[in-house]
Amino acid sequence: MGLRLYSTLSRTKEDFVPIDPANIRMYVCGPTVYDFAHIGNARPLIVFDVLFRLLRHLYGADHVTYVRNITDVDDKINARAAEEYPDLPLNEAIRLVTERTTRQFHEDVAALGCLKPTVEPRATEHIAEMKAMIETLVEKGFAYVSHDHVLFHVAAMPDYGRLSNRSLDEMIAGARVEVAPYKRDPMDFVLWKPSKPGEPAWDSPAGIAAPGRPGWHLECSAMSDRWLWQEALPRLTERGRAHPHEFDIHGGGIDLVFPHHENEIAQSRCAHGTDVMARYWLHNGFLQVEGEKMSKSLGNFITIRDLLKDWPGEVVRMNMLRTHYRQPMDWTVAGLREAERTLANWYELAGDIEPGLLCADAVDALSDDLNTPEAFAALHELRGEAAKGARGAKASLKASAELMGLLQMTAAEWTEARRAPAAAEQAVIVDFIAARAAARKAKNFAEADRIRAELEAMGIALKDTRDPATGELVTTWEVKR
RNA sequence: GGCCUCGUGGCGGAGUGGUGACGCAGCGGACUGCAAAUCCGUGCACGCCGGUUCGAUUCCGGCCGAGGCCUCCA
Repeated sequence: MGLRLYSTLSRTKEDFVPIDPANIRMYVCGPTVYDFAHIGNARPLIVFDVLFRLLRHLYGADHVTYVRNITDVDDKINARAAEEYPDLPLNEAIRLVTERTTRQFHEDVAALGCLKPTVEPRATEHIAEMKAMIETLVEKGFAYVSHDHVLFHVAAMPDYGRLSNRSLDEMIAGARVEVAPYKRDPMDFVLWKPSKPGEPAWDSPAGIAAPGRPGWHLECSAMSDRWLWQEALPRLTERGRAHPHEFDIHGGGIDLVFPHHENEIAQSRCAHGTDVMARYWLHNGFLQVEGEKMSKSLGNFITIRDLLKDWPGEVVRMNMLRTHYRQPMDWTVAGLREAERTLANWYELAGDIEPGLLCADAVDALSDDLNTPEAFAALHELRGEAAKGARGAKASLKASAELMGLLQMTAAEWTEARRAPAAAEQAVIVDFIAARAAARKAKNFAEADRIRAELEAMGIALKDTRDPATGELVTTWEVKR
C-alpha cells in the first residue's frame, strides 16, 4: 500500500506523489525559543518525526530532507530577555535567552526519541534571504512600503485564503482587531517592521532608511526555499527541477493554518510565481490537559521538561501516538500510565531482541495518513503471537516499534529509565529487598509483607520472579504509578 | 458573528453501508506463601431526532454537547 496523506489544502486523503522521488522534501514549523517547550509543542515534533521515519523507510534514508526551523527573532523573545536580564544590553540578553532555550529544546526533543532534522535553520541567519524575498514581492506589486513597514497586499493575490478556506470578505467582516494605520487593507500583514533603538535590527530592504526586523511569517518562506529548493537543487533530478520552488510536505499545528501558513503560501507563491508552495499541508490537532484547555492561568501548563522528570521519553511519545495526529487529544496521567504499561510489556518481550522484519500491517497503518493507533493494534497482535512463541514475532515487534521511535533502548536501559524518579532512594530500596528476601527465606511472611507494604508506601512496587536457569528467587522493583 | 473539527463500550481509541478493531480497567481461571507480572477465558458501543436504503455507528438534514481559528499559542 502506498503512502496516503490528508492535506488541509484539499481536505481529503490523497495518494502521496512526490515531486522528486529521489528527494522527498518536508518543512515543519519549529519553536520560537523564548521558553521551555510544552506538551502541545511536543505533538508536531513527535508526529512529524514519525512521518520523517516513515518517509526514510519508504524512499531511503538519504532521500528525505526534513527542515525544521528555529525562530530566534521575535517580540516574545525580546520581552522575555528584557524581563530576565534587565541589566544587560538587550541584544546580549536575547542571545542568552535564545541560546539557552535552543539547548533545552534540543535536549527535550532528543529525549522524546526524535531524529534530528536534516537542517535546522535559524531565522537570524537568513535575514538576507528574507530581504531578497521582500524586494521581489515589492517589485512584483504584491507588497508595499508604508511608514517604514513593508506589508504584503493581500488583495493582490486572487486566491488568498485557499488553505484556511475563507474569503477575504468574511475575514474582513470577522476581524476584531483594530486596523493599524499603515495598512492599506485590514488583512495586509507585515513582512518587515522598524525596530526601536536597542531592539534587534538589520538594514532594511525596499529603500527604507530606518533599520528593522522581519515579520514572523516571512522566515518560513525564506528558509524553506533556501533549504528545500536552492540548496537542494544540486541533488534534484529532472523531475524535481521541473517544479521550481515547490516542495512536498509542509507541517505544523492546526492553529498555524491561519494566518501563519496562509501567509507563508502567499509570500512564497507570489515571490516565485508558483501554483503551490508545498503539495501536502499536514496539520496536527490540538491538545487539552485533563479535559481542559492548557493555560498558565489554569495552572495546567505542562512542559516537556516537567514530564521527563517523571516519565521516560518513550512513554511520553507513545502516549502522544495513541491518538491519531489529526484528532483532538486529551493529555492525561491515565494515558501515560497506560502507555507505560504497554511499553513495559513490549520491552519484557522484545527489548533485547535484534530487530527483524517490519510488520506489514503496521507499515500499512502508518502509510494510511499516519494511523498510529491502528499500527499499535498490529503491534499488539504481534505481541500476542510472540507470547505464543511465533518465530520472528518478537524481532518484528522490535523493528516495527522502532519505526515509530519506540523500543529504542535495551530492556535494562528501559528499566533504569522507569526507575529514574526513585533513583535517589535506590540504595535503600535494594536494602529493603534484601531484608525481605531473608524474611521470606525464613518463612517469616508477615515480616516480608510488612517490608513490601513499606516500599509500597514509598511508591515502589515489587515483582518476584525466578531465574529460569538457577530457579533462584529474584525480586525486581519499579516505580508505582 | 464568520469559518472549521469532533461526539464510539467503565476508560482510552481505530474503522466501516450488512461478521471481530485494538488496548487499559473489570470479572473467572492458571501461576504465587500472599501479591505483582505473565498466560488462558469473558461481558460491554457507536450523542439525540428525522431522511435515503433491503439494511446506517458509517451517507444526508436538523438539534444538542465539546473544542479550534478569526488576537504573530503546536
